[in-house]
Amino acid sequence: MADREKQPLPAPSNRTDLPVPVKATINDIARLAGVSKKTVSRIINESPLVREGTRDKVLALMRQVGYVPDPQARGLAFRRSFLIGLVYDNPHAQYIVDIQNGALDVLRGSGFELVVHPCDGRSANLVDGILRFARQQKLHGVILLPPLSESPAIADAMRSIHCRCAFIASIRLDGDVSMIVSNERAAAAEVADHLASLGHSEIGLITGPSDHRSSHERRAGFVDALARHGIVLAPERIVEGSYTFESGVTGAEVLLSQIPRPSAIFACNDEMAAGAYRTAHRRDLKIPGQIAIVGYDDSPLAARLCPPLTTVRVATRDIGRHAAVLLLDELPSGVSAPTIVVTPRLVTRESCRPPIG
Amino acid sequence: MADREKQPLPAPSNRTDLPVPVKATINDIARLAGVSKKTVSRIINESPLVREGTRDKVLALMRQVGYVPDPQARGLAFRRSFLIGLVYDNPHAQYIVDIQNGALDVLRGSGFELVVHPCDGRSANLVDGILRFARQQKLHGVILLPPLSESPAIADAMRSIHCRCAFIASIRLDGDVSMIVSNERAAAAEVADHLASLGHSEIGLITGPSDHRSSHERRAGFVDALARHGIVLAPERIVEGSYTFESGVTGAEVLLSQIPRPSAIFACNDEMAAGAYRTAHRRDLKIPGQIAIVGYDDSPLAARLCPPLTTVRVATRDIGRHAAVLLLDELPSGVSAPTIVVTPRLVTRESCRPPIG
DNA sequence: CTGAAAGCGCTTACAG
DNA sequence: CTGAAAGCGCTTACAG
Repeated sequence: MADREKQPLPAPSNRTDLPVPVKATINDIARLAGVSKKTVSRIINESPLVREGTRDKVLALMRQVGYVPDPQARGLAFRRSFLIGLVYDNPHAQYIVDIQNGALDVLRGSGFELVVHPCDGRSANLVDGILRFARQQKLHGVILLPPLSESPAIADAMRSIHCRCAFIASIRLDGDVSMIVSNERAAAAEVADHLASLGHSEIGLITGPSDHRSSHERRAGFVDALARHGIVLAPERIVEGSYTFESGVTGAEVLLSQIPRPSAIFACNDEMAAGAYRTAHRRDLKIPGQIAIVGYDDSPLAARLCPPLTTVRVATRDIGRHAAVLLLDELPSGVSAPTIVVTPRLVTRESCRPPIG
Repeated sequence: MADREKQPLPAPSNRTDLPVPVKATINDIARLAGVSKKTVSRIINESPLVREGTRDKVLALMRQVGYVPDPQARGLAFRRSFLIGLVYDNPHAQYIVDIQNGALDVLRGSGFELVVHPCDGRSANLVDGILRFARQQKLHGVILLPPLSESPAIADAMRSIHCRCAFIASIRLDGDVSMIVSNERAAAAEVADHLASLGHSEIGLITGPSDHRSSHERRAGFVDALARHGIVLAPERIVEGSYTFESGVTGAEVLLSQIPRPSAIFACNDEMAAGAYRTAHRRDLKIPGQIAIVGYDDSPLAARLCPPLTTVRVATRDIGRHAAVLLLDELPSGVSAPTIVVTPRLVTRESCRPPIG
């Protein structure tokens, strides 16, 4: 450095003298193959405008040398990176990790990488933060998890910078957007059917927070299906929770104090179901003997509770895979964005039995 | 495109005509400020070799225009990206997410992003996969989670490409490497002290798999501390598990069949402790009345079991923060890499009580 | 089907 | 303290 400037990103430390193998560049390949770099570029980008013989020769050379195009250089020239953003607010750890693994299942080997971006849904500069993230990294696409995926402001912001998105939600969103819809309404109906078929009619419901679409879907699916069985849920039998353990505890306290006592409770996620377990345990109510409990998510918790919790399993990893595919696939212009529907299904374990008497 | 080639990364779809605000470049700033781009570059890189007046003027302009340097262009010129890789194999979801959140706490606003890279520890090309990931993305650094962090082959590979690493492990590793050590030995000793102070002497231990260093640390810490209390663990009282729920179930089955029956079990993680709960539940043994159980991790599970599980809390998010700091901070050459020690601590809940009689 | 020139937005190496 | 030139490894826009 001629001017001995401070180096925020200095050269690698020289504690070791192991040689760093030099990476071949497009120029090396071009020279070695006796073609122009543009031709190599065409091959990298799978252009059909290359003679087959040339392509094969260059491809073989690239393999031999172990050449991989530099994503940074490509990104700079393309004005877009090879990064997919995963943007989310609240969901439980297993959900996030499942989505990541699913997305990575399809990203792996494609040259794309996954960048995680948790954020605070209540923050005033939520939208701005996501926007800056997407712009600055020139993201190839973004996977939006619920409930953030339900925010029109975020969707608008992404559209304004032409950033493609895969929205994961429990309902079809407005606008021509790629999305994966989890049919939570149908899944909740399946819970209702199960409870009704067991003979329950005094049933309590602990819902999620009212500002999540999923809460509405699960509730509506459950209540409507129950009605089809001739079971009407009295208003006091529906308690609003917040998808937290504590809200499950208190929700169950409310329900289990009622007379007649419900013989079954559907807690709209496993966290709240675990809270209901706690309350039942405290009141010395046997699960499933005296109170049947159903959760939702099939989180790791569900199978580990005593007794194991009947719940709803979401194919979260599949959802992650679908999201990545939607982002990588080019949709021909003029064709409307695809919607993939996934229906979670009931997993019967040991937390439900017919009511006594 | 003059030659109408196939476009693997085509222009953004034109379904919307919202304008994409054009991003200012270093040239715009230089022109507007009436300086050379090199001067702007110096300011970006916090070089002291800029007159204060110039710096202030340019800084103000950058803020006003909303200019942020393009990480891709910077990376290309620097021959290194602004990405931190998070590399891991097995750990439970909450651990991964906590590390991510911790790392992001310090990365946020720094211009660095976090790229997740789960991999299969048993894969034949494990090392090669990590190496290619780090090389291709020209990672600024990598955070390695246990048990991968314990692999000398991975450490060597990273060193060979001069990729800085933050190793997270339960022991000091060989070589001059940056690491965060979780003092699991001391934590396990605390568990032993607790059980001994409660009056337990017939104690069972379910360890982790023998190829994890953490298994050895937790076991040694526990056994040694017990010995200091004059309690010697018979060999049959030590069962090897694999950190899975199922291994906890079977481990507890072995232990609870012994005569005399242990009055307490230390399962070396919460998953296995939950398995022990299952076994106790099946055998109608009351926790903590007839059998005391302690876990390790303070995973979400722990507080949600009935009764809530006494366990060891690891400040995982802090560990993630430290790792990111180690990666961002420049260590002056010649100075040896720092080691940060974190000691997890016992969280007493309701799963332990003195033995009967 | 192929290539030479210019450019993506930055930094390095050199010069003053 | 400041700047002009060359370069990082690719792609685009043109030309043939």
